[in-house]
Amino acid sequence: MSLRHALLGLLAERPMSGYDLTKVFDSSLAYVWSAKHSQIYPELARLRDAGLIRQVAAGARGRKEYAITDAGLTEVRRWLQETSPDRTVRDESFLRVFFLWLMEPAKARDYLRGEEEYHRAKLGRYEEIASSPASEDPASRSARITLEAGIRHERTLADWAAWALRHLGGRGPRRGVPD
Amino acid sequence: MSLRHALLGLLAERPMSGYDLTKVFDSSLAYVWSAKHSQIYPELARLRDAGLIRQVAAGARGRKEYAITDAGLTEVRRWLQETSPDRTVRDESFLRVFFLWLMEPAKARDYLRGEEEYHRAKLGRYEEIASSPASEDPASRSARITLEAGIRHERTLADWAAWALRHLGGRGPRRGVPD
DNA sequence: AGATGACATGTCAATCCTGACACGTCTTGG
DNA sequence: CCAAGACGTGTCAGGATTGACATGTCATCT
Repeated sequence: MSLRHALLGLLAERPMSGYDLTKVFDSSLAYVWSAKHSQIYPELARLRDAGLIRQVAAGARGRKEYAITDAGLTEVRRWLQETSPDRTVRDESFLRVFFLWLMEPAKARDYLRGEEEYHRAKLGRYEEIASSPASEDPASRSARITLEAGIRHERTLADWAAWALRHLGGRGPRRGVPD
Repeated sequence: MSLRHALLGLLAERPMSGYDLTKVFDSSLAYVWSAKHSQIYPELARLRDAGLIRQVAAGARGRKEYAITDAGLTEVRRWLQETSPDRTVRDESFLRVFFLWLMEPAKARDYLRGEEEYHRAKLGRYEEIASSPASEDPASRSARITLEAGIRHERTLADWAAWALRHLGGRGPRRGVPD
């Protein structure tokens, strides 16, 4: 149940509304965890009922701002320090690579080219974020460390896609070309 | 609905039973996609009813071997060539890094050390697999390309964890140390 | 002969997650 | 003034996934 803890962790930084949280999942947290508002609002209600967060403000258009409680802070720290991460992987783009041999060679190359392009573009966006001025508060520093993982990840996969393309060869397998 | 296509893709290589498929998800496909037998058996029944696979043999202990049909092969190819991968990310270990600032500094360093160790160990296992003799059939070549992504991924994350540890510094943030 | 463990298939309740539906407000630009 | 778009919260049906339960077979070792 990581969504629960993701919400607690985000609210540990500052009070936010469900709408704010939805935008965080769509932007800075998109590389790490995703959730739609239809999942977030009910979960906020459950966290509120459990006393882990509480509503601290009401704004225009029915806006409800929530803050983490002491119990919530204790719970997110317990989760961080006493449980191990779930390592389950589900990556559809790799699944497709596993089945590359089922594709027509030209389509397979198209796919890998698309992968390189995708990761190269993402890398560019991440590098831009990393090069822009950032705060030095602890949360921002953690976000920067996470972003660094994203940058290295995207660079690695873009390079890998280029390697895979060379590995496949121009027209079926070819040998003698160094990696 | 990627499980459906994962099963079709695996059965495109050779006929297998639900038990065989479960083992594949637990071993060679674990880095790419995961599924339990409780999800696999019902999905095989649905694929059979849809005519995308058919039972080709019955073995001891109620074993049922399935093979892909022409319709199934058409469907998996259609999926590969006409649809785009779902890029949704949910990585709990990164989520925890995002919240590193909530941990006691010593615990945060423990976590990153654990991450480096985990990825380094996984890298070792993948490299061992990569160095052992492999077949040259198309499916094995695709698997090798996928494995290469895994190797580079694990190496990148192990190195990143080491970098993050240095970035945090021995006792709170420290500057002037090159990356 | 009996125990152990791999082999083998299945169901089911509960939870997670998505996409669609539903409703209403505030601000800004034409 | 009004349209568009952002702001804002919520529900619900259906599919995906898990973990527990359930059942039985076959080979191997002691």
